[in-house]
Amino acid sequence: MARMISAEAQRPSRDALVEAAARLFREKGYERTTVRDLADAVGMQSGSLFYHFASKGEILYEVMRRGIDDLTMAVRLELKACASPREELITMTRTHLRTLLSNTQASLASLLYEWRSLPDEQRDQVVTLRDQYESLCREVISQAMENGVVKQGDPRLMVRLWLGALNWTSQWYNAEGSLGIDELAEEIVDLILVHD
Amino acid sequence: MARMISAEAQRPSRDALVEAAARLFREKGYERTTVRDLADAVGMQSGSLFYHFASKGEILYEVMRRGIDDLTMAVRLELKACASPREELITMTRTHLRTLLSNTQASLASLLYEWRSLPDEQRDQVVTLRDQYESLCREVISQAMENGVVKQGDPRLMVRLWLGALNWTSQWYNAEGSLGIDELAEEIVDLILVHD
DNA sequence: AACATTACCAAGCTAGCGCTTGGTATAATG
DNA sequence: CATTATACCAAGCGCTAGCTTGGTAATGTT
Repeated sequence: MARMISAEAQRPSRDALVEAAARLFREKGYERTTVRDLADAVGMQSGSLFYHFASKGEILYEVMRRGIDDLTMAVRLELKACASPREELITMTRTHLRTLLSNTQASLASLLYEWRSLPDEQRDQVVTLRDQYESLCREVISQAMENGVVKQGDPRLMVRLWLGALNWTSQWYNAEGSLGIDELAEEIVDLILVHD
Repeated sequence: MARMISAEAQRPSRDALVEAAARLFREKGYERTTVRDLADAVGMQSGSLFYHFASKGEILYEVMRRGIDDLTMAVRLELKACASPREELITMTRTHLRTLLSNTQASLASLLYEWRSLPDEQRDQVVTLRDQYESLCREVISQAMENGVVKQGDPRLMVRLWLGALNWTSQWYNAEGSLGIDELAEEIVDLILVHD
């Protein structure tokens, strides 16, 4: 259930570490999470982390990289099953929210708020991946615009507003509340779509 | 030019410190900014900060508090001059973006991304202020909905999507680019408004 | 059996962090 | 003029952070 999509290498304890790191980073933030916290979470000594990673920053990098990777692949996969631009838009939104807000995949949250902690060199790589994801979303939105599902305008701007609205949910969405993620996705799309 | 709105107490070096802190926190993040960085920025010894503040966390609190305070007051002020719900919406958006993206007032950025670094007790206070601001925006949006300027729906959800889209601009907006802040505000409103 | 590799532990180093303390020049007050 | 308050400096303390190092049990590999 946890790792369904990406076929990561067969390094169990390394994988577990990255997943634990993603959770801790989301809860406490990267800087406030110590290597000892990380080690405790997987039942290791703090020094042993550095057998798997050269630095704490590389752990963050790996968390982020998997975050967008998983998201991009998930959205790509779901889009294939869509018949209309409108369905594509809903699917994209739902998948994005699911990945962002799910309890099992916590990687994306770091991606949103921990840029400044990422080593310069590796940041460029993550930026590239993020840009690719944005392009993917932009295409969906462009299609929707051409078909009159979304109001005409600059797709580059629209996709950023869209992603902003979606990403901000991580600040207020409460999984214990009555509103499920899929319902939320539908309400959001309903709010923005041109009347039908 | 700097402090126009709020009549803060007459403590010049303390004020300068808070403003420098806001800038540094936005650039480097709170945790990666050291008290020595802060002291350097205002030409002090690091220990001297603690004559003005009990802890580094209190500096963050003050930065955040002023951030929402200034924003709330600025929006309230500008709204008074508005004649229509549509104008209110544009004005609110423009003022929010100006405050968020301006070079002189950097306080808001911390407000978005440094919650977890804020001491519990003071976080509650900031949350209250933030909720008040959200209420203010919600009223504007509700009015706009009733007047058919914005699509009907749950204003509580709409305001969060709206704020998410606006706040996300801090991640991609480039002041050196060709798009000015006020133009951006108008484009955003145009994209979301119901056709007129 | 001999060796090599993997995946760790136990112990600890050091740089830098937030913060304290004692002192002092300057300005305000009685 | 004496006292008190303000706004700092100089020095440094204690701790914790990320990271290193030397060793070793378990698991291949030849």
